[in-house]
Amino acid sequence: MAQARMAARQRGEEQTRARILGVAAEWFGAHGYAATSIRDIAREVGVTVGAIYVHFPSKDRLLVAVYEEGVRRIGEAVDAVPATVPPWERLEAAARAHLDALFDNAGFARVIVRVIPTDVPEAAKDLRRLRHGYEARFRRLVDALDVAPGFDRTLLRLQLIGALNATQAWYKQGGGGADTKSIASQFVAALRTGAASGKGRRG
Amino acid sequence: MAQARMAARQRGEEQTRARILGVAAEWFGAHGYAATSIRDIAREVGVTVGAIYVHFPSKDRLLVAVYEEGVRRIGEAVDAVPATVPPWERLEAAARAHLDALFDNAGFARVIVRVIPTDVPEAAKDLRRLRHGYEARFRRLVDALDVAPGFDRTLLRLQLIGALNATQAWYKQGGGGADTKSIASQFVAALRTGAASGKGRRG
DNA sequence: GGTATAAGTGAACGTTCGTTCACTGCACTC
DNA sequence: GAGTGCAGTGAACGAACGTTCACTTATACC
Repeated sequence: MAQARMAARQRGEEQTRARILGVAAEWFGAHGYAATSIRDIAREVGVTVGAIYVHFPSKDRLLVAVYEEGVRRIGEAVDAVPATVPPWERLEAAARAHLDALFDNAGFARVIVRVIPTDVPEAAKDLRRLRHGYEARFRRLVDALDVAPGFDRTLLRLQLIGALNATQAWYKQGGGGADTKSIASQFVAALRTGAASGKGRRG
Repeated sequence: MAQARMAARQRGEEQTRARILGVAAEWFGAHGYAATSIRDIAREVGVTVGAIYVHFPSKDRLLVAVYEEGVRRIGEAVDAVPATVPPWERLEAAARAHLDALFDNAGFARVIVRVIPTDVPEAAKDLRRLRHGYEARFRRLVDALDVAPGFDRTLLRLQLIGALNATQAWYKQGGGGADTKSIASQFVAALRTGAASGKGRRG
């Protein structure tokens, strides 16, 4: 009985903390770090500003917590791709998982793309470390590819991740445009075999 | 004589206005719109905050003016590519011009990548119009390409621009890494003929 | 020389920012 | 049932924000 109440209470606590984290992710991802105030978050969660500081010591630590959760989620999605799939197909599946994480309604992944580490000097070191941990997954995926001589794998990786992250600026969910599957498919196909027709293949 | 003084005075005026514009471009591009204050700009220009408002009616109008100048500069750089060059080579040259504009010391072009129109509702309409005007150049460049059936030209354009703009997050000038020429070259080459070696070209 | 014009000053305005803190309410222990 | 511990409150803190305005200064015009 005592344990049950304790558990219920802890659940309640965690719910508030999780809700703060979720709202913070939405706002940091949609409007950026500087443009989001602690009061914006508190208002949307339905608590007072003081309640935020019960769970997080400062605004920048809240950001780090959001970043951490974002990296965890998007990393989980990319890791779910079976290792048995051939390299280029695996990269395509990872690209699609990355896109889907970027556009799920939670918005945790968006923060990683939107908030640049140097924007928040007090948290820059942590943010860089978290980013690096995630990008290592794509590094491994790209290392497994058969790449023609003359192509730099690092540039190839940055080209793909850059294009994927930039979708955030124009992609509209549910609109008449392409879905994440076809975007990932074409992006990887272009990098793999090229988009030029026979005439344009040699310059 | 009167005309000479008039000219000198106007030159002085324009110098202050131009300096405000330049510093604003640096700060908006490096730290974002919300994280840059009018006082930051005034301090670096060496004038008081009131002086800013002599030349620009509000912070968001200052942003629009910076955006306008940024679009003008990067557009000029891309337009300088000779029309006689074959389509894929022209795209590569434009990509390099885009990168160079992004990394010149002025930082006007950086603002266009960094500040998303929706971030500043009062200026969103103007910013979108200016962006659209610039992107139309790349649309024309991509329309001129020989593209294999099954590839969406719009996605192809967004993939290239996205990857180019994302370089801002990692590219370090003068470092040991690739220069803008080789980045543009590989990005376009990958999209044109693919990066896969013989083994990986068919899935 | 007197007057108009416009750049730039410096101080102030009301608001919002991140953060703090004494306090309340409630679930738990002994 | 007194005492402990912690989530959450509500008001306040000083600082910084965008913006305004009466004013000074310097030049151009008559």
